[in-house]
Parts: sequence; structure tokens; C-alpha cells
Amino acid sequence: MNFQQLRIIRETLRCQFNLTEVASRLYTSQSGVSKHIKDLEDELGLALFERKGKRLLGLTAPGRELAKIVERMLLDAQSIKNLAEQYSQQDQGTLTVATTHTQARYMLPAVVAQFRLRYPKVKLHLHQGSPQEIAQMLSSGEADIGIATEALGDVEGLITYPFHRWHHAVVIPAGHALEKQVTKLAKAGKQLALKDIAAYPIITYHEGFTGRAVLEKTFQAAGLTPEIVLSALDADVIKSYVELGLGIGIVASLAFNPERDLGLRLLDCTHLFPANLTRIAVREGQLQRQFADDFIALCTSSCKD
Amino acid sequence: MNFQQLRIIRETLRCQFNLTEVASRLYTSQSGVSKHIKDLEDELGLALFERKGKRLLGLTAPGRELAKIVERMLLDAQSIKNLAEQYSQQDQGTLTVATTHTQARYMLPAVVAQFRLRYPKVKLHLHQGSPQEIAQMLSSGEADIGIATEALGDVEGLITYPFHRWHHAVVIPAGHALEKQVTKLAKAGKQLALKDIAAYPIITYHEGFTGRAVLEKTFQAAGLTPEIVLSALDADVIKSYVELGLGIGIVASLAFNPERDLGLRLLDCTHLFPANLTRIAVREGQLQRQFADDFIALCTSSCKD
DNA sequence: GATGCTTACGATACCCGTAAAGATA
DNA sequence: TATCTTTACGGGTATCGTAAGCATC
Repeated sequence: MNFQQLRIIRETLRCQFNLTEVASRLYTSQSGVSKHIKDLEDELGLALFERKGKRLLGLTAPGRELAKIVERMLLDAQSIKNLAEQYSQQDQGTLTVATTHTQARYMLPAVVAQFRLRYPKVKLHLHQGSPQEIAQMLSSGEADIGIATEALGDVEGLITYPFHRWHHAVVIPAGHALEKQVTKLAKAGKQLALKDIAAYPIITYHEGFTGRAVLEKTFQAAGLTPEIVLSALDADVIKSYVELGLGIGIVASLAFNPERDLGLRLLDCTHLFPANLTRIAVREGQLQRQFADDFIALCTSSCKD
Repeated sequence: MNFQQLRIIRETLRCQFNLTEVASRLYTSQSGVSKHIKDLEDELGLALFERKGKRLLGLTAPGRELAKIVERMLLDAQSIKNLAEQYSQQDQGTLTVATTHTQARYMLPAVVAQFRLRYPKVKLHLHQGSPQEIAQMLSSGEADIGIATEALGDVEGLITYPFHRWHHAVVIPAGHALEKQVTKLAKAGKQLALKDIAAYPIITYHEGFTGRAVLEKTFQAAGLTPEIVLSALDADVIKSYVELGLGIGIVASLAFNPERDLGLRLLDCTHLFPANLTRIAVREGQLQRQFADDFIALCTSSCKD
């Protein structure tokens, strides 16, 4: 048994049992991959993969057991490498951050700028995905750090830290009826109500993204069922359709930039929607490299929670 | 990084940094051991061991971190091997059971007899030690199964099952004053009291062994401080000194055999001392071979708890 | 001087990649 | 037929053990 065999086992699962792809991903030959699998099976004296003729179709029962252990061992192996970099004060390497569009676009630039000053040689991989994908990438060790507002909190095997709090806000085209309504309410010392918003067709984030769950709950608690005419992955798309007049948008307030979004107006809604807490997550028990720890510190230092 | 290197790291700690001994224990050459350590340090780019000239003295800070991970990985590697034996239905191998004298001598013979019938080819290693040593052997993977009455319950990383309940009893030489006293009490419908026992010099188990803690607590709760004139590891030694008239013995009642211990008498004390629960333990998360699971099943099946 | 670690070096075994053959869709 | 896996084979590399050199106690 050696590490190359274990890597091949793991990669075989990730590649849905296509050994040719495994070989290319591990920068080696198919024949070697095939032989390694055979050798390991021979050594253990049992079949790890279900086969139909020569094709691999899936794992056998013992193969599934083995896969779990292999994943753990390879993560430990990664920890050892991280350990080495940690102590040898290496200021270079690659840091893979899995996050959502919202964070990547509006929150991380400030952090990344600071990070680059401190670690100019570290390559940053920003990987965008859904919160579920982010959690998955963390668990499998493909990403070092995950950042998202949803889904990370309850995942087994991850530990999270608060990153920042933010609120949803309403975005409307300049001159929209709601704009005048808000001005009128303000003169009377009043604020916008949920039902005022729910009266218009709404454009907001996809389900599972960027605090969408919080929106659902808020409207539901108020007995309202807003018409969501369009949902998108990111605020830029949402704002585009708001500009086209398809409806009013609900986005993270930090996604609005008055200097750029000239044709749009932002209506504050801190009194309507509860705060969202974006969290930063890493794998539990995984030793992080110095610069990864520092990246997290840069994120959390700005959060008061 | 390869497994041989990891094994060498682990063994180096176990051998207190004597590489010659490491080599002999791993059936390889000193030179190879030495080179492996050097190679690993070069690969990681840091020193794992404190050195004074050529002698290894201890671990560096990163070395300690690494050692923890290495232990985990090698236990996982063992799990993989166990997995193979589990599924290939192998009825041979070696099962190392770490236990105390009391269990080995009085409780395990019945279990072992059954086990031998089922797995005649399995070599059984019975390793005697203190409960602390047993826990240590389990944690490090040197033993597969541990059995003891003390100490196992609260150890991190172990899971335990109840094995059997038993009581302490008093052993006295035939014709001892307590024998007549018990007969007299019985006629009056009464039973022996704690203070009756505490009146005599006592011979019992060492601290930390075979329910000794329970004895201490019982006497203390009754405000008694018995004079323990001698403590021993096992009931056989205790009984020997009781026969010599040094005092009365307190042993596990199951250690008394009326057919063999002719010059001795056993006084029942179930009303005086609380029951002791002997537990059987294995490492948490470690996959056990079929026959190890069956050994545990044989033990626990007789326990009603 | 005895024990213990490192370096040098030759033999061996292992791992890898190319190429050809066989199997599957 | 195109894709994929296995087997065969040769070159390279890593590992291992012996032996010699050197440091530590």
C-alpha cells in the first residue's frame, strides 16, 4: 500500500470510475493507474470495485469502507504538507477560496488587497459555487477556505467563524413609484413596510444563495407571498433586470454602488429584514498553512461578533 | 513521503529515539532508518527531531504536530488491513488482548475457550498490565481489545461495552474469628458490617486495580480507615498472604474457588460493597477484524447490562 | 571502548511510461 | 469504430542492506 494507490482510489471516485481521466488528472499513465488498483486489490485480497467485464462501475461494500478511510488519510497527508509550509514560514503556495458571487464581488476585494500586500507570492484561487458546492469542496479538501451566508453552519466536519453581517435592501429603477412613496413616508416619519414591497414583482437570489432563506421566512412570517418573477445567482444580474423594469430587486445592500449604478436607487430595509451573518469555514482538524490562518484572521478581524 | 517513513517516525518515539532499536523492531537496517528520517525532513523542509550532534534527543515543535497526524494515519492504515481481513473472512491472525490479572485469570478462560473453538487458527496474545497501561496500549494500537474494571471508561478515543458485574468479598483463613462471628450473626438474622471488617488488617489490590477505588470510597463513606497492610496485583498473591495469617483479604469473589482454596473461607459481602462493572474497550473509529468483533460479542453476550 | 548515527555504494525491487492487445459501448 | 482497460516490456529510480567512517557517552 502506498500513497499513490490511495490518491488513485480517491480520484477514481471523483472521476466516476473513468481511469483514463484519473490518469490525466494525476499526471500519470492509464496503465499505471490500472496496475495500482489491481496491486492494491491483490494486496488486500478483495475486490474494491464492481466491474462489468473491464469497465469499472462502482464500489463494492468493502470498497466503500476503504474509500472513507482513504479520504481521511489523504486529508491527514495534506495536513502534514501544510504543517511543513506552516513552520518553514513559506510565503508562497496556493490558497483556494470557495465562495459565492456576492462575497467574491463585494466583500473579498478589500480582504484580498490586504492579503496580497502581506503575501505577494501566494496564488489565490477564487472558486465560485453554491453554498452546497462550497461545503462539498471543503469537505473533500479541494478548497482550503469557504465563505458563504447559507449552509456552512450545520455541516459536519467544518468549523466556522463569523465574517460579517449585512442586510438586504431593495433596488428600484430611478423614478419608480416606490421612490416617491418612501419620500412621502419619510416626511410623515414613517418607514417602508413589507407589504409595500410585496406589491411589486420581485427579482432576487436563487434559492440557497445569499440569505434567500431569510427572505422567504420574513415574508412568510408576515403572511405575504411575494411574486418572485426572476431569480439569479448574483446581484449584477439582478440589477440588470431591475434596470430593464422587470420588477424591483432585493439584494445585499453592499452590492449597490451609487456611483456606478446610476439608473438605480437603493431603499434601506434594515428594519424589515433580519441581519444575515456570512461565515467563513475550514475543515475541522485540518492544519492550515500560515497564510491561510492569516487570511481568515483578516476576514474575522473586521467582524464584531 | 511514504508509509515506511511514517512507521519509522512512530517507532522512533516508542523507542525513545534510539534508531538502532527502531531498525531492529521494524526488521530493517539502521542506515535505512536514518536515511528515511533525513529524507522526510528534507522533503518537508524542517527539522522534526532535536539533535545533539548525531544523537536524537526529542521532537521539535513541528515534530510533535507531525507525530499526532502520523499516529492517526497509521491507525487508519491498520484499519484498512483489518478491513481486508474482515471481508476476506480470514479466520487467522493475531488478536492482542490487554487486560488485568483478575480478568485474565478468572473471567477470560471461559471466553477464550469458546473463542478457540470458533477461531482455532487465531493466535491470542494476552497482555497483562495496569488499567492505565491497557488504555495506553489501546490508544497506540498495540492492543486490539482492552478489559479492565478501572480507568477505561473515561479515556478519550475509546469506546467501551459492559462485560460483567462482580462484587468484592472477604477471604479469611479457616477458623478465623470472623467465621464464627458471621455464623452467630446469621443465627440472629444479621449480616456482617463494614466495621467488623475494618477491625482487622487488610490485604487487597494495588491502587488503580480491580475496583480498589470502589473499596476506598465505601470505607471512606462509612467513616472508616482500614489498615491495609499489604497490597498486591492479583488475588492469588493476596490469598497466599491471607493463608499466612497476615490479615484478611478483600478480593473479587470470583477469584475464590472453594475446591482449591481449601484453607480459606469466603464471606459474602454483596450488601457491603457496590457492584463493580468490568468493561471491554476498543479504539474508537478503528475497524476491527471479524474475530475481534466476535471476541467482544462473546464477552458482552453474557452481560445483562 | 562501546554504543549509536551517518555516509558510501552496489544489488534489488518497484514504479512509471510506451506500446500492443483485448473488451465494451 | 472509438473509447477504455489490461497486459507486456524496458528504462529509470528509490529502497535496502552491508560496510566503513565518525560522533557521543
